[in-house]
Amino acid sequence: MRKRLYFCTQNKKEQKMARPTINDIAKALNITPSTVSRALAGNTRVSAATRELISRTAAEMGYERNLLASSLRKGSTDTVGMIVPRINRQFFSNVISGAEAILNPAGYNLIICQSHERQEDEKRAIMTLMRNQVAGIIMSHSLETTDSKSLADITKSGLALVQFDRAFRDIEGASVTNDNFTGAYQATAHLIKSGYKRIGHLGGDLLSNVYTDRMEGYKKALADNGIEIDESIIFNDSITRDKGFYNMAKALQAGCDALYCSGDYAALGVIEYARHNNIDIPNEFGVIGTANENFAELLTPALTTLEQNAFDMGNRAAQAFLDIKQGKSDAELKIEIPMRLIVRDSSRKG
Amino acid sequence: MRKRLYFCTQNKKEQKMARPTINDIAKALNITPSTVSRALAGNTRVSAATRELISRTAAEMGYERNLLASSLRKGSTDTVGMIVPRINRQFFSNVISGAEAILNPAGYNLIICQSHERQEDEKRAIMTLMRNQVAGIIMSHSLETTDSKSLADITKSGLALVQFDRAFRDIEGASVTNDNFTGAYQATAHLIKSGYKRIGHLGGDLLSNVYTDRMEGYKKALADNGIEIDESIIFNDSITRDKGFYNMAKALQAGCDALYCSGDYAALGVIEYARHNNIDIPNEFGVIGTANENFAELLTPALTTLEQNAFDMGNRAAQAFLDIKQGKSDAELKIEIPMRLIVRDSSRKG
DNA sequence: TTGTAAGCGTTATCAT
DNA sequence: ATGATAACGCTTACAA
Repeated sequence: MRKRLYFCTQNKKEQKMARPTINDIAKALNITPSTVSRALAGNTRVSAATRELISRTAAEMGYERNLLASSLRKGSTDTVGMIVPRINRQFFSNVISGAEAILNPAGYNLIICQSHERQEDEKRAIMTLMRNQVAGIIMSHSLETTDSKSLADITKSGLALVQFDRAFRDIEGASVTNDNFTGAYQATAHLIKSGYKRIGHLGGDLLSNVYTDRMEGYKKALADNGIEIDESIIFNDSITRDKGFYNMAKALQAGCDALYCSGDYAALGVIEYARHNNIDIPNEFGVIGTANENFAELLTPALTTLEQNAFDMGNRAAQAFLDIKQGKSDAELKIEIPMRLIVRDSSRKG
Repeated sequence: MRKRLYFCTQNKKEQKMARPTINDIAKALNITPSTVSRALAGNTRVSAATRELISRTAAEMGYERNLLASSLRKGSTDTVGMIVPRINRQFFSNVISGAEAILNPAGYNLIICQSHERQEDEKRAIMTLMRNQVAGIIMSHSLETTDSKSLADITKSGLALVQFDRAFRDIEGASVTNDNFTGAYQATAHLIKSGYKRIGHLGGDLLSNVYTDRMEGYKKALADNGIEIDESIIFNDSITRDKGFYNMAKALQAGCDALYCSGDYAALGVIEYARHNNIDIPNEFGVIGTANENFAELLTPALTTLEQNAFDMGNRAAQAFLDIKQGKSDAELKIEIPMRLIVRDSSRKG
């Protein structure tokens, strides 16, 4: 009593009261902490009356359960870690939103880390998450990450792992990817049908499943239409705006009249090069991107592109995590989402 | 010994060993947990030899400190909570990156929540973060949040609070905002100098400091140039693309020949309306946005806009958090960042 | 229905 | 320089 009084008459700085614990509630009501704990957990083995009393007092005292203590004791947290290359890309931030939309209602919350496309940062992120005892990790690996070793450590230590978009195939655990092969196939086939004759490809780093699959889809579409594959008009580079601009010049030199690009930023570079050189898109030259970034429809001409299903992918990745927790086997959890071709002006030949 | 052997010869499912603790390390080396703890903490009062031995053994055993236990004991975490309305807006995700760039090197990591512009979600996020015992909260409140009550709870419970962009002025703690008043002033003055005669304003919700300040800046620029303020051409609405389109029609009816918009999406709507109605921007009509979204420079015509300093704002918000931890007084931590007008085609009159 | 007591993995305060 | 011990706030057998 004395102590409490003292405590409440401190000067302004100390007036911020320490957070009340279940012990404080117990003392205030002359019961034991265990009863309080049970009541607050909604346990049935507490009389309705005391349960009501306890939760009222808890609210009055401004009690908030200390998740640190709770999780330590229970040996598990309700936190899921998410690692993305960059948070400021539409695609990744929408995947995050999609995952959150499933996980929050399920009682989990998300801690998000960026790898900045660097393996070093990615490793650090994994360690951080593991130290924070997350219940699982949902991630898309950095482009710098070429071996799956650090990902293997995750499952080895018993954590649920869900890979999305970029996924190592030799890793146990769930994965949710786009059907990049079929998407690229459709895009390329569309260019062929539109009447373009010499169709090149701006691809990304071939160490990633995403870009190899798209290149394969591109090649298959050509092959199925009896067009010979010409490696000299396949440009595997980073798919930035600058590189798009740069490689468009080379594609023109090589006689291309269309490009399927593995990213909208590269396609943007292509369009800008064409604009600077008075090349008419789509009449003289056709271009298709990938991702449906928010600017794609705003360009002149509007960019034909492949929808990357970001929000849906987040949904499914989160659901896969929940499924793992339910004990579903990994084998059932290799998910592929179809991509949708959004036809706009940049590929509509005269 | 027997137990351990048993443990290591389980079948595949159970082979995932429980994480080693400092007790395991201590047992393995025949020393006490306290020494291990001290050594791993880099405490000097452990002989260099044992310290070396311990850290090697820890690495070998794959030890990772349990942050739950550590934080519980220490009474504080190295986690900072961040609440943003939406993660998939360039502005907010760049603020997050900016904050991360300061906090990670300082040994903190971030847990990010979205309010989806809803007060309900925001309250839940605050509770979640407090339950997770974060060291502080960096946030920009939702548009739905009109009273500062739940924010006051944060500081009241002793947590460091940094508001950014949207900030209640009556709240103790730090804040980092743009100088919206001066920014809007500059934008409007630029339109006047460019020769536009009847300049309207598409503003946002006046319950937010951001939009009131911009409107005031707009008004002051008119007043300083001897132009009468006409409330009938000030449209305070949500600053979406659709509303921009819609209000552009009204602005034209009211005889406007230019608009300063409190957001790039609204300005986009304006441009689209003009395009549909064959109105020549910038010759017949001038438009300026706010935020410098990534599409702004890509539009035709390219959009003049105000740079919102997202990354820098994140940097400063994080630094303000660290300053609070260092005991700096709140009074020094009310920061305003100047906005820069980026002049592009949409405001360059013939 | 409620109380007792042990323990989750650390760290801090004593000793030695 | 190292060890013994208590405590952080919570949950959960087990007992009553």
